[in-house]
Amino acid sequence: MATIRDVSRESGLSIATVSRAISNPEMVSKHSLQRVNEAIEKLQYKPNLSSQKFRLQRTNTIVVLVPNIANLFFAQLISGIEDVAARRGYNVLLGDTRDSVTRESEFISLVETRQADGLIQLRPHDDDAPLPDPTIKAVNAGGCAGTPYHSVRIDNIEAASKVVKYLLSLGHTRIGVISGLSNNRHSIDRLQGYKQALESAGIAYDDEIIVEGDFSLWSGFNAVQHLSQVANKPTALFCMSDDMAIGAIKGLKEKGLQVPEDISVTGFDDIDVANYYDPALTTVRQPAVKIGEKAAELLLQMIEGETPKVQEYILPYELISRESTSAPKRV
Amino acid sequence: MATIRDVSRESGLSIATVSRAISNPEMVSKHSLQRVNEAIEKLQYKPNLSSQKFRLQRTNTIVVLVPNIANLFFAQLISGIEDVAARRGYNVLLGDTRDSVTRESEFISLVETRQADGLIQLRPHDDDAPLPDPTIKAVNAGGCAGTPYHSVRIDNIEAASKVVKYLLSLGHTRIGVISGLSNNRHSIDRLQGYKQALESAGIAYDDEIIVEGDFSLWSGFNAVQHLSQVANKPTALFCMSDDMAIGAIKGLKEKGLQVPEDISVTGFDDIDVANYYDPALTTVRQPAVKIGEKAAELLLQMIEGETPKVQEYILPYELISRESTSAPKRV
DNA sequence: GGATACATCTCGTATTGTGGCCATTTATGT
DNA sequence: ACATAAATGGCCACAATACGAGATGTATCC
Repeated sequence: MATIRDVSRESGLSIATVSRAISNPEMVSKHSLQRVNEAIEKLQYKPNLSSQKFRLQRTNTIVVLVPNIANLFFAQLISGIEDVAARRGYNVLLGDTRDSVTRESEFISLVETRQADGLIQLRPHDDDAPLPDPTIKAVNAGGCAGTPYHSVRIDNIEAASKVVKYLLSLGHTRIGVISGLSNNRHSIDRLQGYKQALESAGIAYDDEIIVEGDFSLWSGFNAVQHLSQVANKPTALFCMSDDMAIGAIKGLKEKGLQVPEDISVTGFDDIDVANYYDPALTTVRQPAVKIGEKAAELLLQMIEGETPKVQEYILPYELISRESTSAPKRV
Repeated sequence: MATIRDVSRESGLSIATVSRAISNPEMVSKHSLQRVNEAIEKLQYKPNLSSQKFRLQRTNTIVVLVPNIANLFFAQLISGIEDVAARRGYNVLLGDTRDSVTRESEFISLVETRQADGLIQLRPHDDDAPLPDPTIKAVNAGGCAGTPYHSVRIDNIEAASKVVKYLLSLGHTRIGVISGLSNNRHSIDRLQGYKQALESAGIAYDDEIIVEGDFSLWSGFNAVQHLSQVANKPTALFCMSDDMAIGAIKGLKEKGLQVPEDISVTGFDDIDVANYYDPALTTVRQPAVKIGEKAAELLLQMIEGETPKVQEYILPYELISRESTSAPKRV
């Protein structure tokens, strides 16, 4: 493989000139530039950027820690991150952590060992998990309140509260929940929003109709099996992800219940398929791509030496009312 | 940031010994090892792997070119790739190409500039597009027949043919198609399978009931608007992706048609939601994760100097019959 | 006991490809 | 001819590893 030395020899110019011809062509005479280009062409020379990075102590790479890539919400976040990163000349190194702390710290060490300039964490912050070293440039995207470093997100508590208030406004008074894993901050925050909404309506909280899922289709489907054994059944279901809402509706249909006629169901995230499901999901639209973009911009700012004034960026969400909700049946 | 030099000074040992203490501790006396470890601890030293990569001319990174990350099928492929790569100590650099040739060649240049050891292409090979330089280690995953480099995939022609034959066996004789973009090899191969199946049943091909989509939910929805204007309407619909099948079913339902009673619909890929849609989709299951795993194994083999004997790995697919298909209505 | 052989441990130096610094040479304009 | 600007080249640094050589310690033999 040709090196800059070979180009130098071939063109009869010094290494320094060749280097300049590549990175700062305006500092080199037209004549030399042409000679260099000819030599590069002839030798099929490609600068070794691995060496360049090392020399300049910059990697132009950011790491994105994804709990599970096969989740459309994350995929959209990544899409936003990728877009901004690419435009600014950065590469995105993907870290599919599978919710494993070990794998996560392996990826964090990529930044520590200077193979990457910073990282974006897509998992909500968890006090138990290893906090990225404060010297590491990190941004949390799509997480929750209380993240002890820079973050871009929506107000989960308020959004959850808004969905539940919407169900209340339709006339529902017994509203079940399919939550995410109970130690996940998303679950905690959204459950808090749920409780707030109930409280403001003077309805007592009943954990009998709160079922724990894991954000997946299957867990939503499974959750309704539990709920169907409850004596006083809910007339509406607040699901903490669209996937679980879809799984739940499927399960309800198999039990012969109609959505929304017999029971209303709401989702969370507004992934693409939410609008194409039957019934189309009432859900909270998270501006996933925008969150990703903003997080990437923030991180690149930090990498380039600026200190963002604001630590927490709260982006607007939107309640999308579609077909999966209606007033409860008269008893 | 501490370097090996600082550790050397702190421990009173040479740089060489420190280096060995880290990478080959068994070659160093216990006493020295301890001194080195103490110094590392004290200085919070982390080896600069960027330098290491440069020195060893190995990056331990592979690039994955994804046409669109927000597509579950690709996400699953990536998941398989990530898994194998991580186990073998490789990182995955994500290249979301958005079907842009420019962006794609930018990512290919990561390999050329030795920032990555090889690449996995998830887009079906296209003779017009820039073929990765033959010196570049590349594997195609989930592509089509006729890929001029190593590839791992299913037999698209046969799979499509099998789906259509299944529809024929149910009694359908007028089978519409919602294809992907017409210049996409997946579309071409699967359409060929479709034609083969028709031919073997002695049914004439009619391009009036072939509608071009782009694999997305929306395009499936949109396609049925076109099909509804055809005089002799199909009784079954072969869709080249699950997303399009879901979009199509949604569109059909809005037109007051029932699936499968009025019209059967099949998908392709078997993404998670296929089983949770209503009706659950009859579809072709591609072993996405396995394809990703095999592709990664193949690429790592090549990177590590071996030459795989076989150029094309054809993995088994599976026809999954669910609720979206049935015999046509008696006329 | 002393010499020799051998193993263990350690070190210095060269090497990797590139860009920055600074000095030097060449070109340009007055 | 001279001052100034533009273009160029030489050398070194970057952080790590590989290699071979040197130093030290231990066992074995006569």
